[in-house]
Amino acid sequence: MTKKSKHPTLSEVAKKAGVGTTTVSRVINGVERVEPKTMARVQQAIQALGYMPNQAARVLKGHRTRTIGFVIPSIADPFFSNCAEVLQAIARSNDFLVIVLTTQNDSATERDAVNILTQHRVDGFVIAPADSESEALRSLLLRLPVPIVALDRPVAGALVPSVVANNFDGAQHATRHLIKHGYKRIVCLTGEINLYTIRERVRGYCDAIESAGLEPILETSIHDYESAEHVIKKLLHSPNPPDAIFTLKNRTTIDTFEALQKLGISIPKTVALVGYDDFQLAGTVRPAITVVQQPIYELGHVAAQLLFERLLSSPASGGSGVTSSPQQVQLKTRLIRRSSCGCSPKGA
Amino acid sequence: MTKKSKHPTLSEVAKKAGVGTTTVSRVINGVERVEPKTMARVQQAIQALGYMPNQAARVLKGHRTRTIGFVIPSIADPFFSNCAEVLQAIARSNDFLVIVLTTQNDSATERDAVNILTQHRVDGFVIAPADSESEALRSLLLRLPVPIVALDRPVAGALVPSVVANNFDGAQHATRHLIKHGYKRIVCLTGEINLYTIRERVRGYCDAIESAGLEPILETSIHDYESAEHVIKKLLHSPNPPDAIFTLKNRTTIDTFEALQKLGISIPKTVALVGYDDFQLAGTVRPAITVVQQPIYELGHVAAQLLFERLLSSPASGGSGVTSSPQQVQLKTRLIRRSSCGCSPKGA
DNA sequence: CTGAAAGCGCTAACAT
DNA sequence: ATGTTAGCGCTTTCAG
Repeated sequence: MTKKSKHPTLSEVAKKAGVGTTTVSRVINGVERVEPKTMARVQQAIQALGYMPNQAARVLKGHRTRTIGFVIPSIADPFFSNCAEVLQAIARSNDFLVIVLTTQNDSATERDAVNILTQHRVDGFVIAPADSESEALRSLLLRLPVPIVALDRPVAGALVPSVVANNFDGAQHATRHLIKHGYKRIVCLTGEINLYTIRERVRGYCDAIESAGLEPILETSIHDYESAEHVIKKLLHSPNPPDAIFTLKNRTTIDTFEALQKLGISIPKTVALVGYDDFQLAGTVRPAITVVQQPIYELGHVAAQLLFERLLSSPASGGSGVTSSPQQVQLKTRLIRRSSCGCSPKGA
Repeated sequence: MTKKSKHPTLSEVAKKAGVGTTTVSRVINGVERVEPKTMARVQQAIQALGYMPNQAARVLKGHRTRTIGFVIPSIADPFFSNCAEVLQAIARSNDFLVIVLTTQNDSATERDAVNILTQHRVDGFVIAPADSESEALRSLLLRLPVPIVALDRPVAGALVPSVVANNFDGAQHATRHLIKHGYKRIVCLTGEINLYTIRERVRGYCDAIESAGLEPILETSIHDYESAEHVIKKLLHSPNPPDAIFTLKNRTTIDTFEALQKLGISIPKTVALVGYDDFQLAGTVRPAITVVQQPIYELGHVAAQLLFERLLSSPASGGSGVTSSPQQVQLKTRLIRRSSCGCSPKGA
């Protein structure tokens, strides 16, 4: 059995088939004409030896690696794993591979990831920057000789094309919806305030609140269920308790809902709840939770498209991370009205 | 600005530093002694040029690629994305990269994936086989000259080490629990019956049912919410309706729960419900859903360990997919008793 | 301590 | 139509 055997090489195939290496190369790449007879002999040799071309050698000859790097905070996060799914599918349909590296939103880890991928000579990057404002990241990316697309969060300076959702709008819209329902004390539970997306959402919230002449109430200390429960308790027992809660990310929404339920607090009667990010069962729990839904699939899709446009247009391996007019795509979000905001289950 | 510039090479660094290529190679790999002065000059040149070693060239010299392939049905599936997260973390801590390829449980796609990864000369594989019984897959894997670990589903013949959960036990245990509650007509909603995991679970269910002298009722036609609702309706309106439902996978459990809720059927009064696979909010919806919980994190972790044991023990690049005693690790599941089975929310 | 030179497996001129 | 040959960027004897 051919277990421990190393990989056979092209010249071994050539020898076995009694032809030159060029000929073998030709039948593999199917480019130029080869006599049917010779071809058959070569293919037989390939079969017999179980030959598989060594990509490394091709790459060394100046060809691209046909791999792209995907640099994200976490692959366990449904948002990013869904993006990964579509990116992978599109990459594959173009005969490219995806290498995923996670950063936990840590800038140093992120820099390392980019460098590692560069050493592997990936042909392009899709990256969700840990820190959109980072000067270090920007200059690192700008000197890469391959196309890059920022996903979910832009890179400062707008020189890198990016595909992000309109976080400001999403949050503003949700907050206005709460205001229209008549809530006056709407507290915003933020999560990691250092992230671009969260900051944008906070801006949207504050804008809506202030335009309505209300007072913004920001609470940034929630990071898990325990802290959620603690904060909710504190808030609701305060002399001037909130009548609505707006949570800025998936996990926080769920923690908050669970805390509210455990504490026996009625939604939306005692406090209304609107969350950012849709999630499984959001429409099934009671009350069903009103959320801002992000176009996750589309984000991944557009990012992949943008990348491959560049990848496929630069024939050799050139292509630059910078284009004359890097596109900044901003996708719309959608407010899914369910019951937790005070809307009636069926109807307006 | 160094935008479009190609990558500088080692010999360019050498020239700039006024030394030989060997010396540069040495300071990069930090293996042999180099005069501090020379070293400084070289490192300066490296900095100045922004040099990054070309992995392809290293690989060609006979070194490993330090990449592993991860072949799974889908990366959007929380089960696999969580596995990917831990695999990636462990790989990275060993200075390895992970390339993810998805198969949608299609054997042809899977075969292609393995071949693509082989051409890229990955140093190892973690794979969740689309078809555990496939002779083709088995022989394909057995002739690979690199270590392989099967995840979640074994490869027929037990020659490939595998890390799977004890699906039989999990399902048997859950079914017995339902039987203990006194249910007599327990229907099993299966999902993709061609998968190893599902078949094992069906076996466990049938074993428990038959041991109790009951009649197994299998329903294999559910694949989305629509079909779930349809089947539930049909079942509950039949002359001899079930008094309990056992769903064999995550998505099916959720679809079933939603259908039951929409149809206004009381759980567990009218029908009890137990699901395979825990999920977000399973403990929060009303009633909270009793489930068989899989050790997802541990599965990924053990698989990664097994792979790296082999990877790290075969110094050069050898290592075989086959060992004298390929380990077949089977991990325990846990029945999480909540309310949907008839257990009282708090207490036994 | 350092350099020259031989390849790793493949492709692409250039011959034939 | 097919073979010969020169590298791609790097590591690694083998000398100096």
